[in-house]
Amino acid sequence: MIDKQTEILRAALKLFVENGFHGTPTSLIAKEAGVANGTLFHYFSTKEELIVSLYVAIKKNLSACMVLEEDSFSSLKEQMKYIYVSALKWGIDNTTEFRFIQQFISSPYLLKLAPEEIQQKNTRILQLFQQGIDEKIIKKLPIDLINTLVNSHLFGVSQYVNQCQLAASERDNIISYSFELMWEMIAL
Amino acid sequence: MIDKQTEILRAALKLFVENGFHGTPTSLIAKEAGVANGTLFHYFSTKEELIVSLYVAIKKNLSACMVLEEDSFSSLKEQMKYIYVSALKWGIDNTTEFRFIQQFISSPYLLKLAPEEIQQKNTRILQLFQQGIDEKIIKKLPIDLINTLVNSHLFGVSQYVNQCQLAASERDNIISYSFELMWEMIAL
DNA sequence: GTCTATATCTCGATAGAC
DNA sequence: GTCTATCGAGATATAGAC
Repeated sequence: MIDKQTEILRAALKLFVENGFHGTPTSLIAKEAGVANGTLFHYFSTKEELIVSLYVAIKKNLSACMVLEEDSFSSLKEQMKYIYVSALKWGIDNTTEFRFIQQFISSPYLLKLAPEEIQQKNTRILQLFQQGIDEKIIKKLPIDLINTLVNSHLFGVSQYVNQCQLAASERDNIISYSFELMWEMIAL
Repeated sequence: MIDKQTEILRAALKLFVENGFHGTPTSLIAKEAGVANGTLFHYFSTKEELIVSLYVAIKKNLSACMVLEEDSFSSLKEQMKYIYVSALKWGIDNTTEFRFIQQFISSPYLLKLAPEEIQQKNTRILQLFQQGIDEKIIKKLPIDLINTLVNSHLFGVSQYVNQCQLAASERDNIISYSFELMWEMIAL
């Protein structure tokens, strides 16, 4: 065990996804993490703080995977595909984290986050949408709508792929093809 | 008050969406419903049964809105649009129910449902997808994938419209237009 | 069927030794 | 920082009168 705090977060993630926030007492989290009950409250002053911290940590992790290399000379579509595929692969390779996010954002804990935390940090993708509209590549729609549609799309595909347990090659096919489906939806 | 059982369900829906399953004690539900604590447990033997019953009731309600009149001579696309629009309007006019469904299916309570309950009753829409594929109107993809994509799409649009608080005419525009977006995605 | 009253239990959080 | 021990609050569910 490298770090008890990390270990607590790991245990909490696993148990919350299995049993929900309600169904997971802090005592069980401590046990699963291999630490004492009191130790948990040394790192997180309340259960709620633990839940919210976990969300922030996971979201940070996801954002890190969606960074585009600067000075990229590829086309707008290729840039978007890169980000899309990164996000999708993350959702597929991190099923538990993915399910946690889903659970969290559908719960009232979402409102405990500072509004600035909720708002999309990753404005790079929003910039790309705007650029696409300006260059008449993407349909002229409200940016927020496009963003919502693309996010839902990603959610749907992740869910489908996670359910199906496909082989790696088949999986990559779907990922790639699903981008084209999404693209046909938003492209002019 | 017509029916205490209905009143309990109504109160539970409101409070669960506001405070989550965890944050809503049965005592509060009883109070909000205007009945005694014991009465709640007369109708629902456990809190969990109440939660699951509420989901089933709401799902039934939604399904009822998605029925297509028989003997419809309209085209496949028009039939699908009718169902799509009905579902979307339901999600927009019943924000609370919509949020409850979202919360429920992201929670571990989903697993408490009998598998047959989870599975899509409304196979009419699945039949339409299959028919569309056979007639080479819709892309040849796994039915489950199409279904997942359309569902996510509906979710996304509902969420967007609910957030934006649009005027009625604007709202209808988006509903109609979003169908076309979805159609471009799945149509050949 | 509906109520009041309450039993029983578990959980979140704290206190204090080490 | 980490542990053990425990308090007090509040939860679900029941018992029993009406």
